[in-house]
Amino acid sequence: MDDATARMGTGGRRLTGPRRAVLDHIAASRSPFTAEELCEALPGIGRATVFRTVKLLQEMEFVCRVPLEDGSVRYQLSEGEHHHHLVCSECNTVREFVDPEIDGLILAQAKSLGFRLQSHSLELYGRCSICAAD
Amino acid sequence: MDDATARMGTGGRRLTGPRRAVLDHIAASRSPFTAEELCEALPGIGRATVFRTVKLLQEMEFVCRVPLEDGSVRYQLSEGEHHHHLVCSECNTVREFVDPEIDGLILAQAKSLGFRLQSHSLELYGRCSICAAD
DNA sequence: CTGGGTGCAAATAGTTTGCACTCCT
DNA sequence: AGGAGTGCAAACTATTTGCACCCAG
Repeated sequence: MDDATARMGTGGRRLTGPRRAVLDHIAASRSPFTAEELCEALPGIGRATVFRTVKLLQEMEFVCRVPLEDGSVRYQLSEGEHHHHLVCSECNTVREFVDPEIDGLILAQAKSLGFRLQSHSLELYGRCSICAAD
Repeated sequence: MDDATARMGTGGRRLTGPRRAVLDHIAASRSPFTAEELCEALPGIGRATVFRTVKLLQEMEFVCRVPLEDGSVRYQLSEGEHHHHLVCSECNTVREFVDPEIDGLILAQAKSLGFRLQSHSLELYGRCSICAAD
């Protein structure tokens, strides 16, 4: 995440106070968040700036968008590039995972239907090992 | 879809004029739609009714929610129960497909991570065979 | 005739934008 | 100094809700 802080000041971009505050908060809490929650946690920083920064972080792939089952959206510090999500419906944690075998089958399926695949998204919903143990 | 019309009048539900109009329009156009488009296509039917009917149809599994790459949402006449989507980013058509092999791998992956899977969603984005042919 | 359904308008949620001002680099 | 970034408020987009009225069963 320091990586994020460093790269934030490059490429014509500027590492400003508000941006640093957003980055710090995301890094500190480590759990998925909504734009609204960020705004509440960071009073003194304008809504627009929060949204603009989150969007920027998404483009920089430091943060990823996690669509929930009910259609709402959370964001989460991203660990790697292409990955999928396991979303716990009880404690709301989001775990990333990578599975080349699944990706391969997806590509094969797309090909067999004559579809030129550009991207795909896969989200698993259920209960994480901790919550499943009641 | 006549099936939908029939079942609409069961279980305490009522088959009303507006609902019939919505069903007819969806069946006739056969392409993915937004709530907004439905409203425009059916003037004289209130927004609220359109939204309420679409939600109802989703619960009845006659229509399914299709999340697009940009985060927006469209709806589509549903062919079967559990399935995935191929979304063409050029002509916006949505094609359903089923792949037990992928589903199996997804379940296995979830299990191996101690996750109790409840559901999952998979969307493929790219260009359909027609659009890919330039 | 009665409870589910409807339309309207207002309310809500989530996100974006215009603009004057600020402050990194 | 100068342009990227910011805060605010207003504008938007998408959807929901309260409520009086209506109509299918």
